[in-house]
Amino acid sequence: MSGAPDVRTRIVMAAMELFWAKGYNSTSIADILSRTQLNAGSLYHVFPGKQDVLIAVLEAYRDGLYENLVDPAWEGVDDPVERIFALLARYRWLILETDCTYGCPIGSLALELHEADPVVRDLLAVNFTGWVGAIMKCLDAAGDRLPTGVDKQALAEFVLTTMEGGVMQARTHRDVGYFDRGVSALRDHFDMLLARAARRPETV
Amino acid sequence: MSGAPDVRTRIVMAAMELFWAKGYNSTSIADILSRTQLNAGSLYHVFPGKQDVLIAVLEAYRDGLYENLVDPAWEGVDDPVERIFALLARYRWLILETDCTYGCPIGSLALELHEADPVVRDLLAVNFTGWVGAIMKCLDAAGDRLPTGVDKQALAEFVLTTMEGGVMQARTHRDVGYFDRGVSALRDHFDMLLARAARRPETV
DNA sequence: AGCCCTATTGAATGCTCGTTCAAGAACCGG
DNA sequence: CCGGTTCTTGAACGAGCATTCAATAGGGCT
Repeated sequence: MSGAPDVRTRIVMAAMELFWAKGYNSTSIADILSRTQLNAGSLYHVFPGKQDVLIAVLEAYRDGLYENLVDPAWEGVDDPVERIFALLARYRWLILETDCTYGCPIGSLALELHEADPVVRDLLAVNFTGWVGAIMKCLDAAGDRLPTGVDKQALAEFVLTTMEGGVMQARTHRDVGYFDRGVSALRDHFDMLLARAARRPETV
Repeated sequence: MSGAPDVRTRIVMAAMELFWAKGYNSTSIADILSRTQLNAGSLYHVFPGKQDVLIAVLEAYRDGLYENLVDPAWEGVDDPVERIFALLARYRWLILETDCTYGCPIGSLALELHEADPVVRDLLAVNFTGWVGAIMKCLDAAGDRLPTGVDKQALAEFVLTTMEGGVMQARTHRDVGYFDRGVSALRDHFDMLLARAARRPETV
């Protein structure tokens, strides 16, 4: 179908991997050039500067959220609540695959870039919003299995919090257990909410 | 009582602020020197290199956990469960004080340092462990107000997860609301646990 | 005062970084 | 095959970085 990827795409793909593996500041333009087998001029012909590469990377994460992350995680899982934990299971797999060195690319960049350009910060926020939006779809689909008084937005953000906190601790301790216990606590939280809704279905 | 702080202490204090404000990689030795009004030789007389400054900073956080963070937060709060939320309230205050740019120094360093020296990683882990240990004291003091089957270690780590995730999202969106909703979800979690224990006090 | 050890000075070093740009190659419509 | 545009080359540049070190100052002891 499509031929060899163009220069821009090659740069973005290489930068995604490098920023994820080493962080933004610790990734040099030279790193990107050597991985893509390009010369400096080619990169600067496509991007005005390093920060624009970062922006393209964040846009790629935003645009590929479902294709690269959510849809594969949800494949074969129909129950909306289980979809939430299927997404978390995908992160567990990533942690194991990287010998507990995995870090969420967005979360790591969000904490690394202390004085980020507004454009960059907006893209970080948009990535979080997209992720939370995917969880929101599940919560909406769960309908009245959740108590009517529950703040679904807060709950969806809480799922992201659980993922980010679990990933952070698992990596720092080099032990998936920290991620697993976080997910388990979240599971208890959902179980209690679902039980409460089942107990008194019409109460606020 | 004590006179002017010695060179080592001045460096560590300046580095704590700078690493927190700009991150480790983005803080130069020159930054530390200009803030402390020292010369390069004085710093290298005390520390072999930049990483050793980081190690001293992490040791200072570890050793000052109660004095600088926990004890002030718990002052006037006796109920063990409320102490947990008093600690979180202190982070909320820090977020507001910094116009929603606050980042947990340990969490930020943990995500920034991708290929950290084992000594550094251990110190990051120890800082997390100390924080979780403070929460564990509360959970132990809560005694049978919590259901007997609850994994207290997991629950204490979950409190840290809530703090880190809330701080991360609040800073990215520049909005305390993200932190507040996370704490509120954790409050619901505790309320449900406490209610369950009160309902059937002797059940596992 | 003389001595020794510790502490400080600050210029110099070598390296890496992001970025530039003049020169040349490749491509394409006519 | 020409003329113009787009893309690529890779050396060069200046700034900033962590680190070094010979020279100098200070402080305590006899």
